[in-house]
Amino acid sequence: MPDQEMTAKAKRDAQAPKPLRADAQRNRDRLVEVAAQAFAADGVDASLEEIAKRAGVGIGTLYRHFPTREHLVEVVYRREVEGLCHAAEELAREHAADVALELWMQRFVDYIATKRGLATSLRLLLTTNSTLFSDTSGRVSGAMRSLIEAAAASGKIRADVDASDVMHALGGIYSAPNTPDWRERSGRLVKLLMDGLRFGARG
Amino acid sequence: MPDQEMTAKAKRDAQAPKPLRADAQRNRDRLVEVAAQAFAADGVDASLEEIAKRAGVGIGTLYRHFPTREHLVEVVYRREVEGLCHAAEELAREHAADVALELWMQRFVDYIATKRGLATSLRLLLTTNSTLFSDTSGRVSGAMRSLIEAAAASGKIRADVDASDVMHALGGIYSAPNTPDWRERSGRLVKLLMDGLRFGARG
DNA sequence: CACATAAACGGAGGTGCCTCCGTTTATTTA
DNA sequence: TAAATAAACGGAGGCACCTCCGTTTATGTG
Repeated sequence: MPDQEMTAKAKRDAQAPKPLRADAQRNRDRLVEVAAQAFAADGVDASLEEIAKRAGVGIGTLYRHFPTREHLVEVVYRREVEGLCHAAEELAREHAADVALELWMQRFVDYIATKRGLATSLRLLLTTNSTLFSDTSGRVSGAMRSLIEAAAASGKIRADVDASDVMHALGGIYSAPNTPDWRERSGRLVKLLMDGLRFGARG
Repeated sequence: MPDQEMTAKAKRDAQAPKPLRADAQRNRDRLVEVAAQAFAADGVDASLEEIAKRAGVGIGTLYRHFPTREHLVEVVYRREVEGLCHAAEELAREHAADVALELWMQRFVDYIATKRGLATSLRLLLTTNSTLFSDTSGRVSGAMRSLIEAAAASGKIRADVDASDVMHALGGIYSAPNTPDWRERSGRLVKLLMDGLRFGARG
């Protein structure tokens, strides 16, 4: 067995378990996409068969990729977090620092909504997969931190607050039960908070 | 409406929600009994339809009494705890204090085994029903405490230990994974512990 | 390009879940 | 004891889960 070949294979095995076949990758992505919509619309108990059907694959394919419902939930949730963090970078690039922060916080509200929706299933995951929570909450608060620091540095918002203060202020969003007007209330909370942050800013 | 009647009904409503009809009570008891066996034998995922069948009732009856699997699990678990505590009293009555303690600890091993078996489902319950854990662990440690105090008072075991020391010593039982010889190991642990407790006793 | 083959697909089928409602029965009242 | 009725029963039916395996397909090789 040639050395080069051996090394390449060994490296693959070590970290990236599988270079998925093209069609498999397509189907997998499709499934996650559809599942995200389904969970958002119908809650975590959305029918897996329905998800498979809407993704245009057989139920067997779904189960091969995600052996349990929780696996699928986890992937969807991580994707949500990924999207949220990515949005932070994008908004920062395309808007003034304070606007970026505000838009991002609005999106954060959506994220919380998802999180609430998935909560029951996540609770199970959290007992099993204890890195999930620390991973994601670290990433999210990191994203927020950089938006706030940028906004403060640019003088668009006051400089005497820090990310954890703002996170704390957003805490109110968690606590509100699922009233139908929850989204609007949260939107107003974000605006209010932004007013406070802008008040007395340098620029 | 006569006063007496009113009072009787009010009292009932206040604490004992339902004086179950005789047949209903019988069926309910039967179900719990069978479920306990089934969970012990097949784990928490035992088929509910099978349980209903073995209890000689329709599946509808099972669901009327226990709207979710977790309800049933909880009742079975509480019954387990009840049995364990009751055994403590009985053993104390029928054996010398040190023997009672030893026999009870052997039975405690069985209880832990059940608890492990039900663990997955219990975890869900514990997030919902937060009194469950405090209720039961209080009752169990109370039972142990009285056995130990009685044994110490009678001079059958040394007096310089207390219940929480022993509980701590038994902690090892929790940690062992589900190896096939877990039961024997735990049995030996109990014996060993008893030897230690008897050593240097007064009587 | 044709072939080999490992990888992925998909859905039939068997099982369990749970609701719904017509039937049966324990208990109360006269 | 007989009739009235509230309570409980039970299982058919419909839906979702998940496994298993015969079929299809992407990809590497000559």
